[in-house]
Amino acid sequence: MRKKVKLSLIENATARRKTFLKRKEGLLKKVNELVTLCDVKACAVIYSPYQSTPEVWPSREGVEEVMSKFMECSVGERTKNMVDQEGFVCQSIAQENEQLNKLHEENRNSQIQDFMFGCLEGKMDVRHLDGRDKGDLRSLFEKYLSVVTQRIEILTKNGESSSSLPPLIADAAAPIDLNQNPNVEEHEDILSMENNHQEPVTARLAALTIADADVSAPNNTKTL
Amino acid sequence: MRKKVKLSLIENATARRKTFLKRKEGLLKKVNELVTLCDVKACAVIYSPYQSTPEVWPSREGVEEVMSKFMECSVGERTKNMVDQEGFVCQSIAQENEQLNKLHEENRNSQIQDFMFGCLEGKMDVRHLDGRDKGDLRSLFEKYLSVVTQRIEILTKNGESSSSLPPLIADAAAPIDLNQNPNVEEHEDILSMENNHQEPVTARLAALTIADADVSAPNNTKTL
DNA sequence: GAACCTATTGTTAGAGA
DNA sequence: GTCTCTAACAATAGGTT
Repeated sequence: MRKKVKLSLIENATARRKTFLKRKEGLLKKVNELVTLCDVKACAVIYSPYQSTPEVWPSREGVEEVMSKFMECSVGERTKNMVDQEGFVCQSIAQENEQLNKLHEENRNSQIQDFMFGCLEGKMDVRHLDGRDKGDLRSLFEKYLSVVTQRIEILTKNGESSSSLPPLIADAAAPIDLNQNPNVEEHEDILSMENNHQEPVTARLAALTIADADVSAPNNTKTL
Repeated sequence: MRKKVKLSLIENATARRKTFLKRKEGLLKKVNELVTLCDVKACAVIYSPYQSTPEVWPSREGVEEVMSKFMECSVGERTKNMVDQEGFVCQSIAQENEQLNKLHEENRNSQIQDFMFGCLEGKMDVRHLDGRDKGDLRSLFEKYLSVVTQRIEILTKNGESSSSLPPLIADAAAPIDLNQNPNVEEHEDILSMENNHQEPVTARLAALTIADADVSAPNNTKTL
């Protein structure tokens, strides 16, 4: 039903007016809440084509009071601690890009992990991988192997107390570093695999897994 | 986990500061969205104890521009179309009271209806009712009876085409007028009944009901 | 239009690192 | 204190009347 709004001028004048009225309400409410909850002085002025005079909050006197504080500052002072629209937008974009890169990284890591488990099941064809993929896959294999080896040692020494076993698979957020364009489509094209690894990997790994049933690789692919 | 915040000063200074920072972010985002989506000029100034200089949006120049529009108006003009904090709060309270009264009314109507169906099943004791309850119950009975009579006539004339039957029960939002304090607890105390009327009321009513199975009185009690 | 409704998206309180 | 997470709550886009 409801679409995710795109942050740009609403073309339809009727819808624009409607949105304006709704959001103005919401905005004033938010200002009121901020002032009430946090004991700060704030004001808002909205100069719209829908009314001849600007709409202000919390009152004419209130606006003038807050504004006079503002006007008292020198221009240099004013510029400090100030958010301007361009800066605000740039900052927002930067934040979103950062978030996007993080997701790309997590996705790539999940994919490499999926692929690794696929290989352990003999389902994968490594020949299609490019150099970087192979490198990342190899290093993940090595990391995984060392953890598995550790677990074997621990379990061999004292069969019962499986309390302090290192986790079998690491969090996708951290391990391998990469930051190029690994999206889901590409994943499915290049690797042509299913996200379905519920079966134990090998008899050996399955045995190791009894302590914390964690070998199956979940589909961790994330989107914004 | 999360409590519904009460709109009053946050006592804990740490929490207050934290909330301030979060909500300031949110507020500036909202201002940006309003301006972008609706093509209006707006500014916000926040003068907090956390920063020596006021925080403004969209920019010093932007604020001055919008403010100059505001200052141009005569004081009389300014007062027009203006929301001040007290007015805003009063308006909010009025709206909430209106909503509350509406809910009271709906609840009372639902209760009278429940009671009526209870009576039809012979489960209720009418002696505990006060004058107003009896009056409302009587008028609802009469309304219901007239609808039932209509339905009997329609069904007697042409047994098949049950298309344009009037609805058996009216919407709780409209019918009886009353606006005093009928809440759920009182309902249960005074009337001592269950909200459970799934069984057909009488053989006759049950027969009439086949067309649209609507005789059972749902529990419509609402809260804010 | 304005007023209401509700599925959906957006904001944020509280907890944890 | 700052950053992150997420369930819970609030705002609201797009309908309907």
